[in-house]
Amino acid sequence: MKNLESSNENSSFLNQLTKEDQHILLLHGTKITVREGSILFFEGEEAKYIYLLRQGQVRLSKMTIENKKFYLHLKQKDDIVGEFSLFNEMSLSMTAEVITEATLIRFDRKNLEALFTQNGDIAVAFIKLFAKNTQSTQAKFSDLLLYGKTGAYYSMLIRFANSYGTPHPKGVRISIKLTNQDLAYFIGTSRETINRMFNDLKKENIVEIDKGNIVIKNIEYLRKHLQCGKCPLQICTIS
Amino acid sequence: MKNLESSNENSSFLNQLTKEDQHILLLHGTKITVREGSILFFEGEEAKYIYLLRQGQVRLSKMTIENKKFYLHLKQKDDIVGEFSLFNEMSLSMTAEVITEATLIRFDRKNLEALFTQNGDIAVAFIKLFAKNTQSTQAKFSDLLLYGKTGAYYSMLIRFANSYGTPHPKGVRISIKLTNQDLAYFIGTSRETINRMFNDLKKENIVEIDKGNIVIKNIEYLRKHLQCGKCPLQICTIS
DNA sequence: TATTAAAAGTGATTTTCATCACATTTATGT
DNA sequence: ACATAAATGTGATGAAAATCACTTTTAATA
Repeated sequence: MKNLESSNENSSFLNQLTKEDQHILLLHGTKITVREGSILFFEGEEAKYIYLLRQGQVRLSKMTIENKKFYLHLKQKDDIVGEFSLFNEMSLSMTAEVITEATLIRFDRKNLEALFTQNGDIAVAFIKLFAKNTQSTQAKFSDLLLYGKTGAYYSMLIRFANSYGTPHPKGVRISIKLTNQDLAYFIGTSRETINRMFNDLKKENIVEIDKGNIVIKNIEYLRKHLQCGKCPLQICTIS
Repeated sequence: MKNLESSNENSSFLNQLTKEDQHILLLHGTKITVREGSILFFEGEEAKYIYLLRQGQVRLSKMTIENKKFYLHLKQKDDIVGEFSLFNEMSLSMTAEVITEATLIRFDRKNLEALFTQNGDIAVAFIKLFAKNTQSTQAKFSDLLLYGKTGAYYSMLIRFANSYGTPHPKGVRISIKLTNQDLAYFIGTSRETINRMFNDLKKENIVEIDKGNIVIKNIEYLRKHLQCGKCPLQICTIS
């Protein structure tokens, strides 16, 4: 957790591969740059590609007709973006929005499936990646459902700290810009509720704001509330 | 959706494989029989095996300290039971309980990983299976979080109908025994709330009870409430 | 830096849901 | 078939959270 860029470095997908396999994989993709605000793909579309995010941020979300939004992931450097539904001919279940200008390697479904069939190591790396994502997502949802809105909020703070945390004299700084509304969309609540929960934590001296970022001064307090401990750190992320 | 056993048949993991690959896979596992009430594995344990369920039912759940239960999946014939965390050396996040006596093929982590590396087709089949499970779980959780308890209940009914539904003169029968308490654990609510929601639906002529099973007479009503439609049917399951 | 827009903060009100308490109905076993 | 247990049904009550309405603060930009 040295800085923003490195927080995802060791556990990343690419680093699970040997240099040679990394090279093989990258040969099968196309490098693209996508600017802020663009949509990589829409919920409901057919899945054509999987992307490896090399730079920037991509947010995955679901939207409903009543204009309710639900943010599921905030992907960063070295995360995979895209659903493996593409191998099943299922439609996409999330929308991918580029939040800060992104560089990505785009992989075509056919290429990738062929590659997996002939290179089991790369396939296994994908399975592992997938396993991690699945566990992470499920753990997040359990928190959201089992511990009420407060628990959901604490869980989210911990996850942001793990994915985007940088050291701060008083604890951990969440080094990305997040409005209360953003956070509300991440846990399916209202911005007012987020605001009230935040101010409660501030009163208890658990968090503070420093130059627009949330600083968690007592992450143990949040952990205790959720009975963290058995949950491995690597899966407690927001990406 | 001809009968209970066949509802999972075409989309099952095993059927994605050629006869030859099926044979190879089965050779790598051990057949076991486990009786009702047994626990296959506990949340927090190290993941050692993955199981292919050939007969019976296995329920996956999470438990919290305050003795709250949360049921996540109800697995049936030809479903995979076990977490792929075993490839990542992460601990298990769910408990697997045998609900009706089960026959399973048990696969050892090492065997399976070796098999994937040398047989890309099997690895790809696993990736596809995984993709399906992940989408299914995420879709379920979004329903739970976005549409309140009523939405969660409707979503659950639809999922049970898809996984365990059999034809009925008036619609679809959910052909397994489920108490209100069971359903409550599946969506994280109280049995009283389930009961009230059920009776509301009964008044509206959407559901009824026939010989102890729920019969959904107007599944479209439930669908509309959740804005189903874009969601592919195969992932709308409870397993 | 003045203006405007966006975000945060907060009380009041309403809705949703959990919990409690108890009655009634339905299953189950000997 | 009767006793007992399990599950269901339902009102009353309270807590949690959504919503509304508005003010204050902070950020963006012309």
